[in-house]
Amino acid sequence: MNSTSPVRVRFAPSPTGYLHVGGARTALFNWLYARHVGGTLVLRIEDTDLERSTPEMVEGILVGMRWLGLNWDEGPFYQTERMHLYKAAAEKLVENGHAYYCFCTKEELERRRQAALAAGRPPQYDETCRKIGREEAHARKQSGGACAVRFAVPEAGSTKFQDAVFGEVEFANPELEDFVLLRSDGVPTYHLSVVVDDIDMKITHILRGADHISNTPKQVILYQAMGATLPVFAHVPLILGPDKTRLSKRHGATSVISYKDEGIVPEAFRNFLSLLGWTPPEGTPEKLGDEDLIRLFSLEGISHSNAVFDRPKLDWFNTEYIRAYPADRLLPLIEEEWKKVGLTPASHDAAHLLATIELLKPRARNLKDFANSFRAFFTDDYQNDPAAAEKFLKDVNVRELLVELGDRYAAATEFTEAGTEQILRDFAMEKDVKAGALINGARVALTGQAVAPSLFAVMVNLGRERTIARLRRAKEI
RNA sequence: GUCCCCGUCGUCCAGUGGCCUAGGACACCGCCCUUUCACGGCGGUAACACGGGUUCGAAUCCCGUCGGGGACGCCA
Repeated sequence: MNSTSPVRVRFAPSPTGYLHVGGARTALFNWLYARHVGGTLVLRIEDTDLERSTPEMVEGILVGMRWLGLNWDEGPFYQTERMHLYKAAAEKLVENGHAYYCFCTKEELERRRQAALAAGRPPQYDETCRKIGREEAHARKQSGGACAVRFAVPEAGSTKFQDAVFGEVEFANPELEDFVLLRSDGVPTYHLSVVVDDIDMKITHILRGADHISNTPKQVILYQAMGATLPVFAHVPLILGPDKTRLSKRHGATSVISYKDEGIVPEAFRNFLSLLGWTPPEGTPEKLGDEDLIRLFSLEGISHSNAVFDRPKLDWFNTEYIRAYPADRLLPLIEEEWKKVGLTPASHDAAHLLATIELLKPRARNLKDFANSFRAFFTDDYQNDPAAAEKFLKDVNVRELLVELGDRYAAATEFTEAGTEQILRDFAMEKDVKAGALINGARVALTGQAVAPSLFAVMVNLGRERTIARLRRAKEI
């Protein structure tokens, strides 16, 4: 898909934290929209918070986006490398009379804010410096007075904008305070830098979290003061934790990479995330691959209310995707899991490995299963699950019979699913025990688990040698 | 406190005045399949926040109440 559409969107994270679920969803929606309309996705790093931004966080965000498969067309651009643009814009605004120098100190401001709060007044800037005359302000600045630049918000009237998801939103101007454009150290604040950059980068659509909705009027008046045309705003409802409060570290606001670490497949995560705040047209199934998502995505489908992050549903998507993935696509992901737990597969025969994965994947819920509960399929270095042994191997008689069964297999002429089953059933008949008891016991003896694929498929997969060896060891379990 | 947004099953949504005795998905509970566990099949529990209007008719429109969320920084 080439960039034939004039649509330009951006993802503009602040590297003061990891790429968390909310940020990832915003990135995903921007990506989906850009790809849907054949537009351009710009990546911009909003690192104007010099104290809290770090290169590690930038890297973390990029890693997260790559894991999610969200590629961008331009950038990453760093705001700290574009300081001159913001400074120039601020000066121009002062010249125009849209902004003024503010000499109030941080401490003073904080004191007044507390006083206002205590008196039950809105904690807004009291506009002390707005009253200073132009000449005086310049003189004070000239003589070395540290000052910030504030925007002079119109005293009356209101500011409204059309939001692509919420419709018309209006704020009374007196509700808006004279916000800071440039700090006294010359570094721009968020409001200035986003607007300057969005104008400069010709952004046509701004899709971002609904927590920005009350910032929007300030930015709208900035656009107007700069004589630029407004982009389309589309505010996306927020993602909440299970307790319906804002997603916190406790329930998922950690880095999206933690989901990779937990064995979630990126496509499952993407599908799950896309449905948090967006719905495809009626009648479409919920399991949607990238192509479907891109084809179906629209601003109209974005919902108005906040969504709760529902982990069980993510897990469901994960099993769906693992089951649908071909084994060769799963193998590299599984190898990463093996590495994490120090598992070296006994066999390096690729065909056998793939066949084993194929056998196992219908009952995998997570990539980690291949390194944990399915461990016995890949290595002889595994532990028996005590609960499984307790359940199916408690009976000494069964354990002894399993050893004997091992001998039968050693003597057998062929080793196929049908053959192994026949031998076991004949053996059970001969010993007058239920075949089920031997089957269940053998499963534990062979896999260390109470849960596994069909026993005879397991035997064939393990091979005659291993099957016999593990059966003969049944007595010691 | 002020402003903004939102309010359908436990969760994500469908629903834009009659098709709704409200539909789907996840979760949950039964039953079937079965050597275990999944899968699959069948069935079930479960919601229009409340109160007023408007209308022949309201989940859908209006008002209020309540509830939830967000924003009020020289953070983004």
